[in-house]
Amino acid sequence: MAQQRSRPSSGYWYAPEPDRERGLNVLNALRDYRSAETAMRRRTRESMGMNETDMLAVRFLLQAEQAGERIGPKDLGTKLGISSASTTTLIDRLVASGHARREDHPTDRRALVIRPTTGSDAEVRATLGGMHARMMAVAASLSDGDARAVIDFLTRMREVLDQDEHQIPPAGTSSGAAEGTGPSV
Amino acid sequence: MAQQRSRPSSGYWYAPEPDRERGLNVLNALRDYRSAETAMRRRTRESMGMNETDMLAVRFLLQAEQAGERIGPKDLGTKLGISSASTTTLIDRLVASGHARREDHPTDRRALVIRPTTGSDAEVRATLGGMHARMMAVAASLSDGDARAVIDFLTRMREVLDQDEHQIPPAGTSSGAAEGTGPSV
DNA sequence: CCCTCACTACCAGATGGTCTAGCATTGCGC
DNA sequence: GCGCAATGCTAGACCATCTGGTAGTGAGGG
Repeated sequence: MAQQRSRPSSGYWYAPEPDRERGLNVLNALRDYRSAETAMRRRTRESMGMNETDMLAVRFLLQAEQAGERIGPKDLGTKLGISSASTTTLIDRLVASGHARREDHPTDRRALVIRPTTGSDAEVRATLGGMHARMMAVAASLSDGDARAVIDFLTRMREVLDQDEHQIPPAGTSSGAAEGTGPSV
Repeated sequence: MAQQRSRPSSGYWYAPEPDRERGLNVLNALRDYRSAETAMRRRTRESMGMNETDMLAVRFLLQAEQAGERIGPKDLGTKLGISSASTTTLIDRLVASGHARREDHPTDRRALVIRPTTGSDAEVRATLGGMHARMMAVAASLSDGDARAVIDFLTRMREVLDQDEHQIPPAGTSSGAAEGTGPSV
């Protein structure tokens, strides 16, 4: 934390002007990044004609395939947090759209193995490979100190998000905190 | 990925190993933050018993209210990118759940004005106020230099996301790029 | 051996949020 | 005053999800 000077007794903090200004700028940048990433995901999803669940499923399948694992409908449904029934229809969609196929499990004749097609791999690589390379270039171009600052900041923000259990705020600070940079409800 | 050493003259990053390591750490931190934020949004949404669209609608209503603007179903639907029919049922839901009410437009008798209830304002404040204050504290605690580094990094990442129009990547970099830090498809 | 219980994937019916198409009311330019 | 645009709503359909139930298979105990 950094409320050095003047902490007027209130227990709650009032960031000094320069700090507050800086904080707003940082949070704005974070929010803008978040918006851009969300928009990118939507574009990608639409360009592949899929919904969010299908997208996550394909990604999971590709990751598992690359790691040499073989996963079935049950694993997929569990990972995505959907019911087994929804998993069945999800796989139907992926098979119909040519992004995956069903194979028999080698030993357990009850089970299946779901495998991504080479097409889906190429498709994802085509839509995201260049972008990821460019993100990597930006990240790698940071100086040691800047990289540490960024990582530390992101880590601390993540801790705030993880820790938060929806407590009641002081209230009465009505229009001071939530304007503009609000964490997008 | 990371076509390492032996890229002289290119003006692009020189000593790859440390840079690549740093880049991976940065992108991992970014991805972890993103995951935490997504999870937080899901928690908040579920604790309020709403879906994503309703959430965005309430946020938009509260922002507009605070800015002294009065918005109608048309504005809401446009902002959220849904049809006028969906907007009607959305407002029905918000009214039924007590988060908004319909008022007549003061001059245009065709139009309505949708206003958030004081209850929804308090609810959002209760679920997010404390968290936002803590995020602000973290952001304000950054040194001037660190804040600039963070903002610059986020801005450049956003530019990558915005600029990208899904080009075909070099391909053949097969299994290097998508591991671990992949931009979550 | 076979009986039972667990597991795996699937099917059937219901629900919720979205869509397109069309309609009633009102505003506004000519 | 008339015709066109705009606003919000209704009707009917679609799609992804859910719950509950079912057939086939695996594994272990009488």
